[in-house]
Amino acid sequence: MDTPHKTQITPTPTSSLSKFEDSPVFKYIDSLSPIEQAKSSQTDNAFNSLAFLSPSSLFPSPQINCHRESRFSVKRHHFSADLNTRVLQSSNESNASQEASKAAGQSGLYDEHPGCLSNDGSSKGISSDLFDKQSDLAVELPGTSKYDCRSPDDNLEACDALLKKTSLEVVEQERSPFQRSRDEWKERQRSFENERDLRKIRRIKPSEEAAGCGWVAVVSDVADMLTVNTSIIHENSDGQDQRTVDSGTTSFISNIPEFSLDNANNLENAESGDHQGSCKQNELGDSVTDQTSCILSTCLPDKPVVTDSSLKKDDKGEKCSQLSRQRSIRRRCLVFEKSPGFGLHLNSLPNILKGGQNPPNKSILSSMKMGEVPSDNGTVVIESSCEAPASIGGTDADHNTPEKKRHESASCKRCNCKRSKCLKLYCDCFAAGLYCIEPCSCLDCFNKPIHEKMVLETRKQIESRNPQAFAPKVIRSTDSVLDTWGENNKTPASARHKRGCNCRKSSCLKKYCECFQAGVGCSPSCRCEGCKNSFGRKDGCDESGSDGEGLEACEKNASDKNSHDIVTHKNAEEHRDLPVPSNISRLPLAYSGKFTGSFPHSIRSSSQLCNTPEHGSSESSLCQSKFNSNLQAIPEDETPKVLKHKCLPLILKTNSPPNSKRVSPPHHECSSSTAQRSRKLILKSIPSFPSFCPP
DNA sequence: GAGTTTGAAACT
DNA sequence: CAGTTTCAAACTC
Repeated sequence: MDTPHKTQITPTPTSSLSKFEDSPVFKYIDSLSPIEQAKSSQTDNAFNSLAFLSPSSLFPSPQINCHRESRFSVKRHHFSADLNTRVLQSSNESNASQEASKAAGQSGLYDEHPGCLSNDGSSKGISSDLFDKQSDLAVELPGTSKYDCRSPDDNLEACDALLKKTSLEVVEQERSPFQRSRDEWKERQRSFENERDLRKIRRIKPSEEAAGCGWVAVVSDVADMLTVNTSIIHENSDGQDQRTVDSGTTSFISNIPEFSLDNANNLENAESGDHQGSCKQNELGDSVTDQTSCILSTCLPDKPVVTDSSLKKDDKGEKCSQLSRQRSIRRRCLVFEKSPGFGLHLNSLPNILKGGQNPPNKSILSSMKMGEVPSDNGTVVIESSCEAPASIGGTDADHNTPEKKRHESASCKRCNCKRSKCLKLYCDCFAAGLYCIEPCSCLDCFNKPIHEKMVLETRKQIESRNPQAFAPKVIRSTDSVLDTWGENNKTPASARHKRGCNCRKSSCLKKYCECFQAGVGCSPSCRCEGCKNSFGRKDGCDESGSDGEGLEACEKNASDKNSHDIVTHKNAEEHRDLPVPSNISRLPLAYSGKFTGSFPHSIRSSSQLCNTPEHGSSESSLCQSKFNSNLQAIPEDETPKVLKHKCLPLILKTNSPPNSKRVSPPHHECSSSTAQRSRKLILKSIPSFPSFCPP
């Protein structure tokens, strides 16, 4: 379906190329284009650049636009044309680009793909010639690059400001970094408008863009997705809601990695490595302002984080933070739908709290994961875990970075199994559904991807004995459900250990007690003796009652022994109302788990077993601190009502283990139909508990 | 870091 | 199901 615009612009017949080439404008444009292309193909920021590309100044005239019209347009739109413009002001580069374009023309590429390869050819030829030069330019113009990485909206907005408001201040502010003249800005404005027209056309006729433009394939593959997002951009541009626009754009960008990840684990590793690294740096930059998003991001599988970081790399403003939050939530939701969280039991959460002294880091994001795990009867359990990246087959790139290794060695501890071969529930890694990884100190470990079959069999066997064996140990329920455990059990997050503890000597005041370790109170399910669990006693004695020994003892113990213990305790109290996306239940407070470091590879078999641990390990400590700070920074009142009042009936079908630890099924019933609907939705999006065995 | 304690998991 | 053993983390020194 051709549009008038298309008719006007499209063409690029070979015969007419000579005319274009003769045109000074063409030469100028042509000299610009190659660099971008080459650079884009060369850098990791390709996708990121797509998102931030400022309006191109490459389209000064309809003819030029015409010439650019192609699949390339996608890339060109997004790759900082401004940067090119500025960068290529160098006469040397102009010459080089011209030569390249000539070479391309001589090579016959134009003949093969008149419509597309005019660009492609030039880009290729030039890219090869200018690679080095481009790199140099990139190095020489960091500031420029940074500037250009802003979203198109930013640029558009700037242009609007210039043209509409004619504010000298704005002009100076915008151009100062680039020493650009006002005329250039106006030209940009015009160019961008032309570009927008092209975008419209492009959306209308994607098929024309499908010409096989070799290296552009990557971009082309996402072109469709980009189109959607582009539309968002466009629409928003009209609507002047720059922020929204940018959000959409970034969301798209963020999603690209996920697609890749879903399709290829290898990419996952690569991304977690490269992108995360940059991500970390970025995160550090605005860690304070973006805590919420960080924590949320952290709680999810991660790829998104990668993108976020990338985005942040170029945009450190507040806007970025806000967008990041939005994106985090959005992506998180998507991720959950695709790959639900996998229970951490008590194991995973710990890391979050330990190492709280480390500065907030994005790695947290990476290492944390939050999900809802339905129990047998549909009870929704939220789990939060701090997991290492690497999934099966992954290279665990995160662990390879010096920084991460340093963190791991310093504060990360994994399993230390000596005799169980890490194939029993004794092994925290195995129990958490994760593969052991290098940092583990286990001996004769079979809990590795190479022994996947054995792992799966073992798991299956264990599950046959106790279907709940790999289920989350800590159940988070609503306040209403809490009553079933005892009104006095005002434990963090109103969570409870599913099976309860069996402590006899620790009085449930030490981490020997799984309830205490998880930061939850004991419940009637517990068979503990002399329970003094400060998070809530089995007998329902109010902590603040006559006998305050529990709490005191607990805190004393914590303060005397491990400062982080007390932190855990406090966090358990303070974090019970962590705001989360509406489709994500609140975190349980089971973060005083056993792991002190990031988690090992998740045992994610073809059965989709699990979570998608993806992140770097080293950050667990950072993760913890950030997690803590984030949680603490979030007032309880800010918890969305939908979460606070979400009614999640806790009906535990218990297949008691041999010891038959009691699990008291709460008799709570949801009186709210709304709540029930909510629950259904949640369950709908959450697969059954992960299993080593395919469904 | 070695040894002890503890309670969950596994076994009988 | 109860008792015992095994196990690894938590804890102590």
